Amino acid sequence: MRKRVNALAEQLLETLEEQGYRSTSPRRAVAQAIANQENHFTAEELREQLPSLGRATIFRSLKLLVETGVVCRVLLEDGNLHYQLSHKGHHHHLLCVECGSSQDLLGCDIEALLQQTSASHGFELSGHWLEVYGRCRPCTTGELTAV
Amino acid sequence: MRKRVNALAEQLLETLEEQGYRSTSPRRAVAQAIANQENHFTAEELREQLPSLGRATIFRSLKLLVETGVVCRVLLEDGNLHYQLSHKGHHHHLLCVECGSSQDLLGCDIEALLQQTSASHGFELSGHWLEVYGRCRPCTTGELTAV
DNA sequence: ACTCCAATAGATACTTGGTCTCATTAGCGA
DNA sequence: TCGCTAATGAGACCAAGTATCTATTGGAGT
Repeated sequence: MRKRVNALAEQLLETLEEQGYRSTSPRRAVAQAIANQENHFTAEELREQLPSLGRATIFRSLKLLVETGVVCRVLLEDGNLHYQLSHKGHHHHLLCVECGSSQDLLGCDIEALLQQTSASHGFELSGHWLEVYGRCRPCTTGELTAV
Repeated sequence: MRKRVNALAEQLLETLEEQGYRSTSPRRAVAQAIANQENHFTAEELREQLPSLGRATIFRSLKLLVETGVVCRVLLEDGNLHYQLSHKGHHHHLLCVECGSSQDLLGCDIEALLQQTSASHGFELSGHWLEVYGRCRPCTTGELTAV
């Protein structure tokens, strides 16, 4: 378990290094902390877990990770943006309005539909942002969510 | 033209009154300013146009209008939220990445598709947020956009 | 192993978007 | 037109993020 987490953190760092960024100790700490997150998180939450790092450093690292695609931003229903580990590549999120957890929505083929609809508005599609809200299985069946 | 704008502003106020909110002079000013916007806008832009109103008042009015559904929020590609007149009811936006204009996306029937996909993830759908980015017709054809 | 310097970090001020508090004002129903 | 309550405005506060500036450090080159 611990092994896997560290492996994930290393993966984040490697991605940065591939882009020519240095592997510094603050970045390692941020990567590790992100790898430990169970769900989406805010910069502030990260900061609480890394009190020894400067605030700006955390924001800078997050920004880098978002840019390199290993972390993505999730739009909560209330308009707040959180961060989350990303499976690189385009995907969407299913956000549970009850427990707040999120899972990735794979195999959602809305591109074609959007392409068509946009075209009918004379619009040349270049991208989209989709978040889906609802209740996850554990919440609908009344199961306890492990914390 | 001016008539139409005022009519729109009045409509906004009426909606508030229907909900039991008072028709006050600051609210009239905000409604008028919103009716005059050509595109999505920020609270700050509104404030510049209404220097005599308190900042909190503008935010409070905006919040009310969003809650009553006559104004909606648009998510820009960079994650910023702007405000925009809404045609009540659920709809999406086509945002031009070139000129920044937005148009409403009507007749986009993604509900069914989402319903299906979410269900396959054991997810009970309750809502979604979709923004579409691309280039509007004037921008693709190289027409000048009227300012 | 040592040097060097651009990249990075940390501190902190600033910015932006928004909420809270509280004393004052003004809609509007009786 | 009175009186009550909702609403306003000023300004403090808050949250998320960026900018600036000086000190530190990773790691390429030797």
